Amino acid sequence: MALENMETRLPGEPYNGRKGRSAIQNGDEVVDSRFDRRLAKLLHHAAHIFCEKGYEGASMRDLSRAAGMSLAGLYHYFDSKEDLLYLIQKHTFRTIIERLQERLKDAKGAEQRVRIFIENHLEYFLANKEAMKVLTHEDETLKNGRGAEIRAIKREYYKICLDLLEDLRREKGLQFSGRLAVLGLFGMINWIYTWHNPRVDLDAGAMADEMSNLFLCGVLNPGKTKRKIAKTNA
Amino acid sequence: MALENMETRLPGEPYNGRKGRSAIQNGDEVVDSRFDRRLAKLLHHAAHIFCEKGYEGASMRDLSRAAGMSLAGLYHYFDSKEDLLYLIQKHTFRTIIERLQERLKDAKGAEQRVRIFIENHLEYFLANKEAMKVLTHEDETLKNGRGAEIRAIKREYYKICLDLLEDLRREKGLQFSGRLAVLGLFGMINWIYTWHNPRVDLDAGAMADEMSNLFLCGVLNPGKTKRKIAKTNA
DNA sequence: ATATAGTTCGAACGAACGTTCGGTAACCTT
DNA sequence: AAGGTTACCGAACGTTCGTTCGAACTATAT
Repeated sequence: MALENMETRLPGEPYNGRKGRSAIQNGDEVVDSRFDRRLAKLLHHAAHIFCEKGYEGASMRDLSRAAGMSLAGLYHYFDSKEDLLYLIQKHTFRTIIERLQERLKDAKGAEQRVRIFIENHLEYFLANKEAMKVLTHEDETLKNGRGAEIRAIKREYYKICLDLLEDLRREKGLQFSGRLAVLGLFGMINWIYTWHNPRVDLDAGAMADEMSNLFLCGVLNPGKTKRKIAKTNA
Repeated sequence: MALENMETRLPGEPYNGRKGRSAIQNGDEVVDSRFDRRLAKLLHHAAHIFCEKGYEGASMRDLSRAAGMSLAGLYHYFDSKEDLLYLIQKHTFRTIIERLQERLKDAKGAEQRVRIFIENHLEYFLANKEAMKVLTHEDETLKNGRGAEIRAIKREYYKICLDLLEDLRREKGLQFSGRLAVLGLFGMINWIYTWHNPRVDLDAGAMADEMSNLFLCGVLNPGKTKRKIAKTNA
């Protein structure tokens, strides 16, 4: 509860606080430097390794092998292994929220908005399975400052979903526990990383439809959907 | 795919294949020896540690501290850290399936049987949160023989649930994907370990009711329940 | 060409890891 | 009381871990 471990990096500090000149303001446009592009690739490799072996089970030597870079060289791009996980989680979470808000802008009707939430989540989820697994599977790994920051983003995302569901409840005059509904829904869609197989399962759009119907109507009143045609594969 | 790593212990071998004399056949009754009782306590402590720090993050020294036993002494009761995880997962899984089959014996009606599945899972889940978190969170950790055995039990459990749901579908003439329904349901109820707080959330019975209604009826047609009165706490 | 900043590396550090070994104490049977 | 099995421990083994340090290489700007 009291001051446990001081962080060497301020929690608000962006990707490249210390070294390399990162995103340079160039006129009106933000341009990625060499440093940023290399870091992004490292984060991608790291997500792959963390996904495969878990954060604790993965070693920096595994990453150096996967990235084709020396062990010491890695530390030019981040402060520590913990920082690496933090960067992956933060970027992933921020991106999914950003895309969601973009899509929600021009959407009317509470049910439609809930469906958009689910579709956005699943689409990003299935397109970035490794990073999303790291985000959900390692969600208690980070401690102190970095952990608190990620947990705050998570609460923000939770709150967005809760508000959507309570709008739906109000609009249709329903009765259900918002908390239970949100967490039940999150369970359904976050659990997917444990079983989804692109060769046998549906694609993101179709899966979003099915999950939405299951969540909204249950199994006893299936498929009252007026949705686009979903392509089935394999 | 080929012979990767030979296991020192045969996969079928029970708890105490090598050392100590375990469960002695005594007349008609099976009696736990000192060895078995001590091992059970160690498994409990280990589940606590694995739950808290994750399998890879937890050290045998952590366990020896928690169990009040020397590091070397632990190895009198199991072969390795991996074996320890295997024993926890196997015992937890076997117990939950055993209880389920007991309860399903005298249950009629497909819907009622699905509700029993959910209630059994949640009840055991919330009464053994730590072991169940280890079971679900570390479900890809074990490799080779031990991993294959646990995965086989998992498939068995999956199959039971799938059959229940397909009975329901047949009985009520519904249309839904069995696979998606099972995995959606598992997602809902397994995800609970990430958020359930006994001080603010419902108890197992009430939660099972809510989850059953959510799964069966969705949020749009809530609570068509003819269930026993659920006690609400705090 | 020279200076400066940005990148990369080999080698090594101390700490922590899972496991083993030989021995000692406790227990049970006779 | 003796003998044999079971339970437990201190100390150490060899390995791997995350991280650091100083030097070397490369690109850019003057």
